[in-house]
Amino acid sequence: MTEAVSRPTLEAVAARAGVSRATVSRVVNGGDGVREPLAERVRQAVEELGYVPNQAARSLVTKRHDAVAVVIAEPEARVFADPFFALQLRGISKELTAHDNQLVLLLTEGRADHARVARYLAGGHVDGALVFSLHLDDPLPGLIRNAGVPTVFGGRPDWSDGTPGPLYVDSDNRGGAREAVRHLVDLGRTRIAHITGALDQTSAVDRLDGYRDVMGEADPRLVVESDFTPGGGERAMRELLDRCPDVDAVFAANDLTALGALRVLRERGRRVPEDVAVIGFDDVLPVAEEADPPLTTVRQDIEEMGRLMARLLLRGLAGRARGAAPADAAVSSVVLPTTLIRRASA
Amino acid sequence: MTEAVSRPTLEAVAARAGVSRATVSRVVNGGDGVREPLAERVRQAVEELGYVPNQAARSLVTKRHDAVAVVIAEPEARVFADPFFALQLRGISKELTAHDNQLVLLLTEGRADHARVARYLAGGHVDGALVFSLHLDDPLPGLIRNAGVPTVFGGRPDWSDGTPGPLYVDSDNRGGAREAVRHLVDLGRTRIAHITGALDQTSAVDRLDGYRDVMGEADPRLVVESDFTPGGGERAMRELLDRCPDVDAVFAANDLTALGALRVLRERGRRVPEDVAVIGFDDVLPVAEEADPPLTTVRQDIEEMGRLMARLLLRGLAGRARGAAPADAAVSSVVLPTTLIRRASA
DNA sequence: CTGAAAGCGCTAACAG
DNA sequence: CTGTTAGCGCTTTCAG
Repeated sequence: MTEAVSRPTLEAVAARAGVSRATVSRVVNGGDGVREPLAERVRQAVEELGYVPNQAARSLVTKRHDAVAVVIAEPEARVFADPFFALQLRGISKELTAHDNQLVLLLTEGRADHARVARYLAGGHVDGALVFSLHLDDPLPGLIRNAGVPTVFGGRPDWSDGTPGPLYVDSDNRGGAREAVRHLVDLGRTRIAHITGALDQTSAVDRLDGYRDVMGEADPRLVVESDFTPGGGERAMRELLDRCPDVDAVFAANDLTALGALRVLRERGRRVPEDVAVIGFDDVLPVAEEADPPLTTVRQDIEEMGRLMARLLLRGLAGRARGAAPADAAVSSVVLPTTLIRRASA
Repeated sequence: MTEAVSRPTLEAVAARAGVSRATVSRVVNGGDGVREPLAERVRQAVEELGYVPNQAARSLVTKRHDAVAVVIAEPEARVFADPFFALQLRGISKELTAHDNQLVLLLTEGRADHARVARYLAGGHVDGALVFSLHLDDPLPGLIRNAGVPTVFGGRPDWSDGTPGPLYVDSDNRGGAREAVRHLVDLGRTRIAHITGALDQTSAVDRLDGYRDVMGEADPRLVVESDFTPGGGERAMRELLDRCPDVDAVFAANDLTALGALRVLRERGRRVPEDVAVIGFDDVLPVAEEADPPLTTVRQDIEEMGRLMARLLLRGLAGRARGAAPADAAVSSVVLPTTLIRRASA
């Protein structure tokens, strides 16, 4: 625990440079309107004194914080079971950093924390929020909307009431699912099953829709509901094999689910991909790559999603600062494309 | 992007309650020294107006921020390849939240970001920092020390110069490694190899030391250097099998490495654990659990590490606030115990 | 183009 | 116990 030293103030810099505080302030904030001989003197003084502006003082007058909250609601162990979260944060962090914004992380462990988060957001500590809304029935998005903070969601939120659509960034879950299933069809498979994700998340619903887009109503016994976990994948696969022993392909809602399915398939002596082809979703490493056999899967660019969320928010904030209409035409939700990654399992 | 509304100030609350700003301030900050009839009136006014203190204004005068920076240097893909990071953050977040502190996340992508982080820390935006120092030659810890911010490290930093030891929280890497290797010995194995982690990280060095503690100098060919990745594990395992075909056990520096080793073993037709027993380190899920066979491994309590780091820092800050000596006796580094988790691979 | 002056919202002596 | 009074360090009109 080192000793804290008091930092030099604007005043000190001004004194050293022989100018007024106002001039130093101008130079520090971009330096327009200060002529060259002076500006340079000021920069020098700043350098020599190691001056760093006091953000609190600045915020007090500007009412801006150059800080964005990232809210992650994660009752789900899932959020921590794959590196989603980390990649997303990395993308967000890069974009925020590039625009000199700080990232304030708000993790919630259930309802008890919701009030705290809402209060914090409403308290005007940050300029905006990036929110990951995992569940359809999650009250958090509503609370946040009430807090009146500019917000961008990660993953399409289920905003069932008639309010104007919130801003969000999502992967093309439906399109990706279609591509996966089509690939299985192209492989000549005819009994193609789907193990769904937790259907209280839009991503799971969208992937199921994508499956149905190409399979039509097919045999309903080929669809079994699960929960995005390896254990869930195992249970679902067992059920599937019991119900439809003739299944020859499985599109799993994510890689972890596929992992569980692979295990059951192996245990029941079905060869992959010869007897049953398997496709996952996410391309989470090292899971997909190290699976046996390595998993064919639908990749989404997680980091890019994070980056875009931040970009959208920042752009919106800038627009609003310039007095643009709240629903600025320059910002709108984004759906990112997915890519089918072919490995050995299908 | 909803509209921002200007929040009520202390002044407004004071007016409504018919008292002075000072009184409101007292009530809001714990309420000592305000008699009951008044205090209640103030609380009421706060409630009715939905008053939330302006943190910037408060910081400006108190010079405290109730915010802690978490610095994660991650040139390593590794940091994102396993959920370490997420669990650690969760532990930190829980502890910080319990003490009404905010978590400011600083991710770095290499040298270029170091200056930025140092500047931010030196700028006095946060009360302290939690730093994950991954590499022995990392200049970041030094920079941070210069910034003069109270800091706790995650993982024992390699502070080779003679400075008084920094505060840190770490797992008992050496003890855990010893336990793993002893287990292999107890299994009757005699040709026990070690695939190391990246030896520029103290955790890798400590695990190697633990291995040596029980194996003595053994056959040096049984130790092969690697890098904590599955690919590295594969290469190392191949080399090992070529050098010492009689190897009958492998202690891998982490689970990902073990995964690579398992793959090569399978490919070369060695049965696990019959021919070669394998132990990993970390117990990262789902990797360890879903491996084939499920991995026996040394578990460390990652989340607890995070929690402890935060606790140590906060305690130190509180101590210093009360005017305690910088190196308060109440805070000192902590090394957490590990547990051997037995599954099928050894 | 530059300086002087007026606060931003809050806490912390200091009186009363 | 409560109110008055100074600022914390910075930006921002407004004059010059």
